[in-house]
Amino acid sequence: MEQILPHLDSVFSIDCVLFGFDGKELKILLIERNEEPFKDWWALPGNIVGPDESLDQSASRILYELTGLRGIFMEQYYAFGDPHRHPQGRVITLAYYALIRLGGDKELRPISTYAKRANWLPITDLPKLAFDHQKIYDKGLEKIKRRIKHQPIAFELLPEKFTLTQLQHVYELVLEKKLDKRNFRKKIIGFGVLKELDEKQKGVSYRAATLYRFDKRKYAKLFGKEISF
Amino acid sequence: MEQILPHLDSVFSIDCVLFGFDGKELKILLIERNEEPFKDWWALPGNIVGPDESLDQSASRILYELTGLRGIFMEQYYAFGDPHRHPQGRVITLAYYALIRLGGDKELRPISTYAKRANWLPITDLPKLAFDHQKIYDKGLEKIKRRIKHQPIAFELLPEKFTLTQLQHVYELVLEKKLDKRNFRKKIIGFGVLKELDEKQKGVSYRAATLYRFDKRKYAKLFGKEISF
DNA sequence: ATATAGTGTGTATTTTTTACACTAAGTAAT
DNA sequence: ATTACTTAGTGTAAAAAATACACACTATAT
Repeated sequence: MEQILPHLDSVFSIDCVLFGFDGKELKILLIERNEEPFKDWWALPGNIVGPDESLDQSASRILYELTGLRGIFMEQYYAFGDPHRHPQGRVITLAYYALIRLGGDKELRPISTYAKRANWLPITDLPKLAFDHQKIYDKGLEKIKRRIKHQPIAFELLPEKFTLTQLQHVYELVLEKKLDKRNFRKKIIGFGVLKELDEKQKGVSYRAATLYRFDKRKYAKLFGKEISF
Repeated sequence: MEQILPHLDSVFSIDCVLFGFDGKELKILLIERNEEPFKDWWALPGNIVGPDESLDQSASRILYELTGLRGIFMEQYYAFGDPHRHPQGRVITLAYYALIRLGGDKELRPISTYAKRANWLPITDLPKLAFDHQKIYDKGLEKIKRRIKHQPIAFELLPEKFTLTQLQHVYELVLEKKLDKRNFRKKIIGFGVLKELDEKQKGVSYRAATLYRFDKRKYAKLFGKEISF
């Protein structure tokens, strides 16, 4: 980082914390940088906002370029603009988080053109991050912890059909605490946004659980109203 | 707005919704624009972020230039970046809200150099706003409604010493609903962030109410924990 | 002294949250 | 077919929190 780098006069970028859930762990997608500064460091995926893109569009594009996915739930959560956060000049960045179901049908293989490689890494064991990305990540995790308590976003991390145990598992991972099974079910069913299906889980070597689907119409009614975990 | 205006290539600005409370009403500070575009329209105060300013610093500066106040509680809440939100070019703006006690000792006379005039206008009767400022304001109000429910920020709108009735009044105005006096007191005192003073309200033509002060130390402990109204 | 206007207080009821443990169902191995 | 194993699925009692509700007190103004 001692070498001479071009100076960026003033740039506006977006950085994304892509949370993925594979049924077991919460992971985020990180890229290994191929350029100075912070060459060989892991970093959050991000890019400069294009002249004709809205902010949400830009975030979606970054996600698409990296994962090939569209239509993913994303939300901006904080702008980071310390004058010295980027060694090459003034870069103000807006952070987004996304919630992604991993490993359903096809393996989600990140395609990255602008980095050495990209990997889904479990949040319990993250490497040191470039720039102020640790701070950005921390704030992102904090954000989804709050959000999941008050709005039904946990579904975004699950396949279309899921069991109540899987759903509970997501809550436990994000909130970092154990929940009581009976109370959890009482509460989540009480919200009335789940539709019980006539279908059972398959391929498990024990009693198969009932599958549920998330009911978008009821969800729309609930949205805005405060729920609480 | 049909005249030829200089084109802004790409600008990053901050706009502020300054909420003020004068003991009776919630108001916001608006400026009347003196320049195209939107000449003579009312707008939220805002400015371009300087090259060596952090975002918070920039917001504080805008507030200071307009009101002469420092040390006011401000928080960023949303970035607006529609490519066409500004007719002269790409202007991405980060919105802040601030909470200000009005009309205590001295009248708060806004000083505005870059506008025809500035005024505190009651939120119940706002004029049409320039650009997408109505949207920015709406989202700001929504934000403080949520915030006041979960974190003790209502104090920021009140003088240092205040009565419980005044505090309740703030909650009622922001949440736009009536609250029960006894239950309100039970709850707010239960949080343990208020210190009862040996002092009474003055200058009222009825039984004077006990004054309270906000206890910063206890507040610090509570902060982060979720409270709920 | 009287009228006025807001202060300050307690309890019973309902609702919500929490804590807690066993049987049922399906699979796998023998 | 029996058994062992693993997770699914269910109810109730106790505690805590939220709500609904009304009147006596006190300072001031006339």
